[in-house]
Amino acid sequence: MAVQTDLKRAGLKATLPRLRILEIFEGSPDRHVSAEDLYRALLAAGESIGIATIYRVLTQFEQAGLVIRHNFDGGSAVFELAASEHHDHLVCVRCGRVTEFVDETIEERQRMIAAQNGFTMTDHSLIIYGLCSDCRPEAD
Amino acid sequence: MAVQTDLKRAGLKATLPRLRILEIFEGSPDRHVSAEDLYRALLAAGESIGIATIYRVLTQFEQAGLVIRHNFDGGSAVFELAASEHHDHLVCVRCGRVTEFVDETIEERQRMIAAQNGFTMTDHSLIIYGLCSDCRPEAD
DNA sequence: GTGTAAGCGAGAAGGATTCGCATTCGCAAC
DNA sequence: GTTGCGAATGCGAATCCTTCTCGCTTACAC
Repeated sequence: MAVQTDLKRAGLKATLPRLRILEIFEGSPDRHVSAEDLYRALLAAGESIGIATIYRVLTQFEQAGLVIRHNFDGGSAVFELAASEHHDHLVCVRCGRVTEFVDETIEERQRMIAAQNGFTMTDHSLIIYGLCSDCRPEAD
Repeated sequence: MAVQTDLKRAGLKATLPRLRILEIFEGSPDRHVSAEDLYRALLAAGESIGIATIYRVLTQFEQAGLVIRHNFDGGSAVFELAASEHHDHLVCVRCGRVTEFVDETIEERQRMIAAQNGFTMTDHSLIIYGLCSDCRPEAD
C-alpha cells in the first residue's frame, strides 16, 4: 500500500482511521468530500469511528499538506486530496456539483494584485457559483 | 436621514434596530463588520438589542441588496454595505485587515470559464490570503 | 388614536467543529 | 513475539455561529 508510505512520509503514524480515511479519498468518485461524508462512508463500511477523529485526522492531513480544505458557501467544509496541482472551483448552487479549473492568466493577475497592495500572498480562494448545465432552468 | 429612505426603498419598515444597524455600517471605519461587531457596538451605544435581531436584519438587508455577505476563512461571516461597485478582497491572515480590489481581466476570464464549463454564473468569490505590509516578518 | 401584521428580544435549538479524558493502539526496543 | 510508552482514538460534553420559536411591542395605514 502506498497509503501507509504517504502517512509515514508526512510524519504520521499509520493508524487505522487514517488509513481508512485516505482509502476513502482515493476511492471516492467525487474528489470533494465533507467530514460527514467520510463519517457515513466509514460507518457504512462497518468501521467504528468517531466524528471527532475524522476532524482531527483531516486537520492533521491538512497541516501535513495531504489534503486541502475548502469553505464553499452553505455550511460545512469539504476536503480533497492535495495530489493534483493547484486549481480553482466552479460550484453549482443547486446540485452542489463541483468542477475544477485552472487559469494561468488569473493566477498571474492575482500575484500582481497582491504585490501591488504590499501583500505576500500565502493562499487564495476563487469560487465561481452558478447553475451547471444540468440545473439550468431551460436548455439553450 | 437618507437611511430611512434606503429602508423604505428596499421594502423594509424603518424600525429602530434596522436604522441603528445601517448607521453603524455608515459610521464604521472598517467597511467589513461581523454580526458580533454590530452587537457589541450597539450594546456599547446603550441600545437594547438581541443578537437574533442582528442576524435577521442582516439577512433581510442581504436579500434586499443593501449589504453583501462574505465568508472569509476563520469562522464568522462579515458584511459590508453594497453601496460600492463589485470588488474582490485581499485578507491579511495575521491581522485580519481587508483590502478591496477590482480587476476587470479576472472578471472577464471568470465569465469565460463559467461559459466554457456550461455554467450560468450567479456569483463568485475571490479572496487572496496573505500577509499585509504591516505583518510581513521582514521587509524585502 | 387604533388595529393589525410585521418586527422584536430572549432563550432554546441546531449544525458544524473541537475539547477532555479514560481507553486503546502503533511501533520500537527487548 | 512481548512489552511499554506516548500518541491516537472514541465518546460525550462543550463551543461557536446562526436560526427558530413565541409572547410582547411597534410602525404605519386608516
